[in-house]
Amino acid sequence: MPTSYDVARLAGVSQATVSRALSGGSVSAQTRKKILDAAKAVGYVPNMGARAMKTGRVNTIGVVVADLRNPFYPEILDALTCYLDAAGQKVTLWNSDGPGNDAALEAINAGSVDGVIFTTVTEASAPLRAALRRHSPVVLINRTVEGLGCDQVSSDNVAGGRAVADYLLENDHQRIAFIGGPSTASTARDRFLGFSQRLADAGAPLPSERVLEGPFTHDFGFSATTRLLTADHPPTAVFCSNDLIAFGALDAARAERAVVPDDLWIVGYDDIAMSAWPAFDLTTVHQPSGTMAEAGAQALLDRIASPTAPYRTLTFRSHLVVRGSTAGTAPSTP
Amino acid sequence: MPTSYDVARLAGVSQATVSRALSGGSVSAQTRKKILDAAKAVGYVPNMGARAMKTGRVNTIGVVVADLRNPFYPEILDALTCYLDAAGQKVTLWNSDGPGNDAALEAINAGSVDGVIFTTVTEASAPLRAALRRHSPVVLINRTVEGLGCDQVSSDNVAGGRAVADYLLENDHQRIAFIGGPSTASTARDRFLGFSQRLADAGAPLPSERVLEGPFTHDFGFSATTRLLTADHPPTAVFCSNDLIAFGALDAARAERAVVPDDLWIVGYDDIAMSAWPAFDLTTVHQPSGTMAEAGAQALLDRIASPTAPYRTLTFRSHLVVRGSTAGTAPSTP
DNA sequence: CTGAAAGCGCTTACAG
DNA sequence: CTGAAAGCGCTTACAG
Repeated sequence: MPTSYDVARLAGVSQATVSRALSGGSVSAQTRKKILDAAKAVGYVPNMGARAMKTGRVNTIGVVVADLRNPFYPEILDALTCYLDAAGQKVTLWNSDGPGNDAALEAINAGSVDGVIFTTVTEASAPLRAALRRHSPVVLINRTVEGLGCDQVSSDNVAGGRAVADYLLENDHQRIAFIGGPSTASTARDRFLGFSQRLADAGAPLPSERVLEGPFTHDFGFSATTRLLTADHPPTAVFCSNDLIAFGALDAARAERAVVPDDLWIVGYDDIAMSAWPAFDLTTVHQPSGTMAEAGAQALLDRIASPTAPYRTLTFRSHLVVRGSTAGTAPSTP
Repeated sequence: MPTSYDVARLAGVSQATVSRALSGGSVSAQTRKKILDAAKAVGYVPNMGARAMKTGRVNTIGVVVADLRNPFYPEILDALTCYLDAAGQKVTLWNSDGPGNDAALEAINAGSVDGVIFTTVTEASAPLRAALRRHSPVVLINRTVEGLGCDQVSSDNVAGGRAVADYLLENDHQRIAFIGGPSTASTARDRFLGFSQRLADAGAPLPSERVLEGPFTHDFGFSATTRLLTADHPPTAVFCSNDLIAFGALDAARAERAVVPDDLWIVGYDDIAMSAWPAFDLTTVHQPSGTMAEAGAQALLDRIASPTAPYRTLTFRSHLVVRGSTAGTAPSTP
């Protein structure tokens, strides 16, 4: 690869002037032209590693996702890469549950990335706490950790769960079930919390045999719903804590010859694009995943610029989207 | 961030010895221990940018994807990140149709990545050709470019299309349609090629009004199928050049009250995980996406190690998976 | 506006 | 086995 010295020689100037011309320093118009021509002629591109050593910035953001097979994450990742790309940042991707998180944190120390966005944090690991103590730029999107000293972006999962409870109550459901993701995920916990509390407040608490917890997958939605429908008093409505589980529930209902929504109402969470497909036509809680991703990306860029600024918690509003997997009118208190 | 000098001071050795101890050079056991202890004490992690300047390697691979909303790509990306992670490589992601490709190529010149994997190439851009002339490490996965001088990994899309034609012919379909992705994609072209040639060979060429081309989306599958079903002589079978289009076709068939498979057979391509869900139960052509991704990743690592080795073309076998969206027996020549 | 020089944090021959 | 020194390719005060 050609270096700035090669360009300097060809343009008949010093290497320092080449650097200035290419990184926006003050250079005379004709010198700049000579340099740009020479750079193009030799195919020069500044070496980012060398630049980073001086500037201390690599213009690269780390993103940690788990479970790309849940379409919710590709949607987040899509928004994230587009936004960061437009901001002139590269994106380094880690795909992992658990320990891979720490690799991303270490990459901050190694100067491979300027900061990290976590989309699926489950708890504050020791390395994460250490990184925050050091004011390493870290942002949590989607899942959050209560009281953790860093910027966090999510939607109001408690209110979302509550809205579903209100909706089912207003439509006179008596036997209601909940199929939830793992309680290690704050999203699953919060949705359950809002949902179950509102039901309890209304004097119709969820019996434990109608609360099933498992992974955020179609498989689990299918098996859990099959179990519910083949029990003695099958529910008339089930709230699934994400859309993937709800799709599994829909498939299970069909397999058990339960008509949706006549025999069983099914509600999901996330409103991923597929939910609107006729094959599912799923009533679900919409959260603004793209907006959340962008807000998180911007929060990280801000954090990198001001490592010791007070940290912020952004909570976006969510709302119920009523479709064919339920038959009721929309809730009166939206 | 602490540097190797900080560690050296604490351990009472020279900076050079620290570097040796941490990058596998020969150091006495007790010196190594002192150094590792000191490194841990100050939280030292070698700076990757500085290391890269000496070694010329950043241990980072660029991956270019487009259309993360097609679950096929997250499946590829998942396999890719897991494989490269295990190989000690970071992954830099570009998400773009078209021009973003060139950013990835430039990143090779800038020393930000050691090589690039393209998953959705449509043609050989001038920068791509220039990069290959320079022996920049580049691998094409999934979509290919005929005759391009680089490693390419795909599955046999022509044979896949042919297998679908055989299957439909053996089950006596007379009116057959094809809904294809954009002809800029080699996959769409090859699947159509194998399919249409085999039909023509059998004396039943596809009439042009039953060949529809558009994007690889559910929307397009839906609208195209609606058009086909509301025409004068609706087809009895439709081959969609990916699963997403086929899902749209299934939804359209239901909307038009055409029973699948009694009135209409639908066949997809890719065999993404969702195809097996009861909601779709789609007959489709399986391609080993995970294996292809791993082969492509390894090919790139090999290429980086040997930039001027002869380039290789890997073509994996595909096979028809018969499910409920068709009713026939599996083809006699698998 | 331009150039000479220092330094970012490593690795790696080269001596000892 | 260990240390002194050079150099990877930039950016950026500091002079002029």
